[in-house]
Amino acid sequence: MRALPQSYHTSQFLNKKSKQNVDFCEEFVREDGSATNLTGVMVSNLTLEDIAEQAGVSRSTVSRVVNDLPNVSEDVRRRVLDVIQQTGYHPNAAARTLASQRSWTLGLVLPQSVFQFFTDPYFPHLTKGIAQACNEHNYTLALFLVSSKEDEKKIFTRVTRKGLLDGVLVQSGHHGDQQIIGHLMDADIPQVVLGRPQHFDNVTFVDVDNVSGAYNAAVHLIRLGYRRIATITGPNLSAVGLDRHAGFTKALNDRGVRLDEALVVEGDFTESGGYYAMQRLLPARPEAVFVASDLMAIGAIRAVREAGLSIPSDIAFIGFDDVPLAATNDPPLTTIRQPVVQFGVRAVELLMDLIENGIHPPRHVIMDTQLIIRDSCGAIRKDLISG
Amino acid sequence: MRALPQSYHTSQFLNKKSKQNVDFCEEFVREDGSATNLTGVMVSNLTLEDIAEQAGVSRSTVSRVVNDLPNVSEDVRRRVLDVIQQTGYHPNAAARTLASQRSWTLGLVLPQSVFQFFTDPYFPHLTKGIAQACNEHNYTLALFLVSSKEDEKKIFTRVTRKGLLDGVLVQSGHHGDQQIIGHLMDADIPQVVLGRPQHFDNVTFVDVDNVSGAYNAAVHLIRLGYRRIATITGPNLSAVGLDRHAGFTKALNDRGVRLDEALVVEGDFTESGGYYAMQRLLPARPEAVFVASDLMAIGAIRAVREAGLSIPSDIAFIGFDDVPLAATNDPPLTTIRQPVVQFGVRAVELLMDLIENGIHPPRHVIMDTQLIIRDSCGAIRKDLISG
DNA sequence: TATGATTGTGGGAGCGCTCTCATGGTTCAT
DNA sequence: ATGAACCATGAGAGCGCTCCCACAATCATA
Repeated sequence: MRALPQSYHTSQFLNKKSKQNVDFCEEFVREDGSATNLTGVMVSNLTLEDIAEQAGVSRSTVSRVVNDLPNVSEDVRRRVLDVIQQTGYHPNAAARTLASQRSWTLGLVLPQSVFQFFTDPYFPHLTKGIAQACNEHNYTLALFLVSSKEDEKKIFTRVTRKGLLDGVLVQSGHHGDQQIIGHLMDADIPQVVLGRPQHFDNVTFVDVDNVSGAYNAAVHLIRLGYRRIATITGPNLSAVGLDRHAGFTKALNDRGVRLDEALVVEGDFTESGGYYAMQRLLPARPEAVFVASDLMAIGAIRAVREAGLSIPSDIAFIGFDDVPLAATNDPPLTTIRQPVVQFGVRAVELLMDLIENGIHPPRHVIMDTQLIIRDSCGAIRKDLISG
Repeated sequence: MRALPQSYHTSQFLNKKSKQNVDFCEEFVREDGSATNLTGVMVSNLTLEDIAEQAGVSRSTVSRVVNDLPNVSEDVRRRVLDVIQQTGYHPNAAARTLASQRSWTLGLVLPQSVFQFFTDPYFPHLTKGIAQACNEHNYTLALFLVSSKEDEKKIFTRVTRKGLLDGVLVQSGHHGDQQIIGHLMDADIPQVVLGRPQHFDNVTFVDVDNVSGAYNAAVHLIRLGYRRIATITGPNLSAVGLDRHAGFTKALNDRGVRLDEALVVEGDFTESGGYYAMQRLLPARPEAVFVASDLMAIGAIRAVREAGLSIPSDIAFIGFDDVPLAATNDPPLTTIRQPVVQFGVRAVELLMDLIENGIHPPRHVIMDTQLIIRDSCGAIRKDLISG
């Protein structure tokens, strides 16, 4: 067995710095410009000026080299670069931000209504896409997860503060959860909303075409011959929930399929939400269910199994999102794929454009979804029968 | 059906700002101090000085009010506060950071080896805990997801830059993925490592007791009477993987249970990794399997089901993490619970202490795990038999 | 050779705060 | 009455950059 470090046990706590300690730790500056400050933290206080002096040039020239600007002769550039290398100089981000009025930092705000289902694979996935896009363009990403009403206040003031963020991505959440958008407009901070916002149309947003996605899902079920088609919707307070519900309803209307009100149940985008919604749905004996998220679909399937029924032979399912779990679920889940990563990338690009080129009439970008046919809808069985 | 906004279709793209546009947008300053700059973005350029003037006091006094410092008379404080309210003044974060040498921002770095399984519910969960702790202490959280080697370089320079972060949380990743820790030490930036780092013992870290957690899991299986006990480990390149493997091995040794090498397979912490690992394990006919993560356990169970066997009667399972899915899995997963949120909170607290009180000998905090008994281990069945 | 454009370099004025120190007024024990 | 201590306030010097402008040196053009 691999040896563990000696200190491999809890609570090796040490002295908080005592008064005496502070008295003892006088400021002490070394020749190389580094210093030990009063708190005892070593700081390499190198500035542009220090580098300039050591390279025998001016501050301005060093700045040009650091920022890779033209009008610096090759040998000077090389000399400065050498000094920077040797000293391990890093330009100070705050000073740069203050002088240039650009922080190269974007904020991502997830409202309280999203906090609870942040563990839905959709969000980490989205975050990945956004983070990747930020890296590509040399932006830093600041994450604001609103976990409570108190958080919200703090976060609002932090986000609207000048000099911290160049722009903000706001996840559209529930109905009552969108003041942040207004706050940002008041503070004139560039923003892009992720998902259609409900109370603002004068703001740029990116969304997937939830209506047509749901529409296609429902049509798919109708084509497969199902007639008693149910849906577990997202929260009626959210735009996503409403749009997917709308698309579903429209498909049934367009195809002349009767929509029984008992076949519509509201979920909350959680696994257990899907489970309980399905339990309420079971007495109505649906043949097929369109569930507004994969995670809820997984919960719903659990409920069906518990009732001793099987999928898709007794009840067919189609989800929404195409999270990684959908493919490996038992049975593999037919679903509507969202271009999650592309979605994040597009949002970041729009935001960057807003930052660089200033205000323009708000843009609304809607991205397409894709029907992914797997086993849970019974398409394969039906194919065998009809083909 | 709910009416959709008129603009509800794809690609309403608008003019990139033309040359003409730029010429037209001359600088224009209003009386209230706000201005429309060349890029057309409205900026409320209010400064401390502006507020001071309007309130008839000095910059210093306004600063005291804003920062809630003592030595300001009540009526002056009120007057300043009024002006701030009316004007919607927000102090500039960059200026404050530059002057005070504190950014009130923490970084969270997830190395490349973690990027791929960032969608494992463990990480969003951890992120939530960290974000919450940051909010509580009025810190902003910057997220650095390393998605490629090129990203890594960019992120390293960004993270080690002074004036952006007061401190950094680094997720311990694979063996070859820990240079960032060294970089941060070189740059003298306070850091706390999440999980035991492999190449540094002079750094503060928080970890869960993976060894004893795995030990307890294995002991549980032994107590239930299983003897052919297999394990799907985490990557041998990671400390978590090694520690959980170590604890497992130790338990078997301590209890005199023979460990067949054919019963040890390396996984990669993904669902499909668990699936393939289990397929390799099946021919060795294990009675029970300890899987180093819940997500892998879910994959492994899928493989067992596909082979026509059932859980726990044919093969018993125990996972690690206790992600939300574990409880709702079919069958519900017996697992080792990590105090994820508490873990994040503790890490943030340690980091804050490091920032405020300066360097001290590194601390190593190890948190306890908890065995959560559900159905997949067969404990219930065994109880019926033996009880 | 005179003239202007172009390039490399340095100087200086901020960016909007914090923080130390000076100042004058008040309170209170001696 | 005297000075020590304590407040409330303001002035000023940075924090470490960027960016504009001045200037000299070089180059192309007439």
